[in-house]
Amino acid sequence: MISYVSEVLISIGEVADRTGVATSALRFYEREGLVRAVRSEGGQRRFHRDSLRRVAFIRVAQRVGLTLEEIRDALDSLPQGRTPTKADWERLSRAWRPRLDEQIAVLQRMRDELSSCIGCGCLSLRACALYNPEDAAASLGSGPRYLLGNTPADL
Amino acid sequence: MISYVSEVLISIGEVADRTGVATSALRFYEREGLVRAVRSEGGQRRFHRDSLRRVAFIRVAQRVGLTLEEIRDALDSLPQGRTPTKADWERLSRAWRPRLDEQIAVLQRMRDELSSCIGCGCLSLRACALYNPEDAAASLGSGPRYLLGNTPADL
DNA sequence: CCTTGACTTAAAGCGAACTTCAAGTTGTAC
DNA sequence: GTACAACTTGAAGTTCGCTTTAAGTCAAGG
Repeated sequence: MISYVSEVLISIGEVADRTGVATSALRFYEREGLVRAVRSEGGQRRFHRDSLRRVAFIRVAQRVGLTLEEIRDALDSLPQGRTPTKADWERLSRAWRPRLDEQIAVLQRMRDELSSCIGCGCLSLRACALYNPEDAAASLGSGPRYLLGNTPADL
Repeated sequence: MISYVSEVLISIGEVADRTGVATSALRFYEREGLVRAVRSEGGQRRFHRDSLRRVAFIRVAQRVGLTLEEIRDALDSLPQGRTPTKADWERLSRAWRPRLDEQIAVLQRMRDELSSCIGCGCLSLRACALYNPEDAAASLGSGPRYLLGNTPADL
C-alpha cells in the first residue's frame, strides 16, 4: 500500500550497494552533515535518491583532494528546498579545475627539479628547491598536509 | 680534548636546526629505524654527519609520496659499512621518476574526464571513469590511501 | 660550582576518515 | 509466524606521522 514510497526512499544498504560506499561511511557522513536521511517508523534511515549523487560527488571531490569539511561546505552551498540541478553540480565541480591544474603543476615542477638535483649534492641543503616545498602544503593539497609535516607552525 | 669528536658527531638539536626537522620527529625516525645514532656517555644521541643527508632524503621522498615504511626499505638498501656515495643516493632517487610521472598522468586524466563528465549526469554512476578510480590507490599514492577509502578489502 | 638550556624516556594525544564491536531492533521473504 | 538479513546505537579502535607531556638527567658557559 505504501510501495510507492519504497521507490522514492532507499535504505542505507541500497545506497551502499549503488555507490560502493560502506554503510559505516554513510552513517559517518550523516553524522558529519554531508548527507541527510529521514527515518522509517522503526527508526531506520531512508535516503532520497539524490543522496546517490551527493555521495558520488563526495567521493570524486575526495579524489580531487578536498577534505570532508571542504566538501560539506560545498554541499551546503547547494540550494535548499529543491533538488539540485545538473547546473548546480556543474558549478561545484568546476571549482576543482584550478585545483587539479595546480596539483599537476607542482608535481611537474618536482619532476623537473628532480632531474636537475639528483646527485648534485644539494639534497642535504635547505636551499634546495626539492627539499624546500614552498607550496607543497597548498597544492599536494588536501588530504595529508599533516603527513607532509606541515603544521601551522611551519607556515 | 675530545673536541675533534664534536666535529664528527652532532647533537639532535643541531640535526634539527640544519634539516628543519623537529627533534621529536628525529627521535621518531630513530625508533622507526630510518636513522641511527650513537650515544654520548650521558646517554644523549650523537648523529653522524651523513644523517643530515638521510633526513633530507626522507623529507624529499615524503613529498614524492612515499610512506615512511617505503622510505625505510629504500634506506635499508643502502650499503652498510660505508658512507653512501652520490651514486647511491642517485640510484634511490631515480626510482621516484616513474612514480611522479604516474601521479601526473592520473591527475591529468582526472582533469580531462572532469571536462567531459561535468554535468553529463554520470557522476552518480559507478561506470563513470571519474567516479571509479581504478588506479587512484596506486597513484594518488602514498600518503592517505586509507583516506580515500581504499582498504585492502577493496582491492 | 651553579645555572640554564638541551637533552632523555615512556606514554598519551592528535587529526582525518573511517571501521569495528556489542548488543540489541526492524523488516521481509517464505 | 518465524527465521534471518539488514538495520540501529554509542563507544572504542585503526592508520599514519608525528607532537606533547611529565618528570626528570646532561652539558656547557660564566
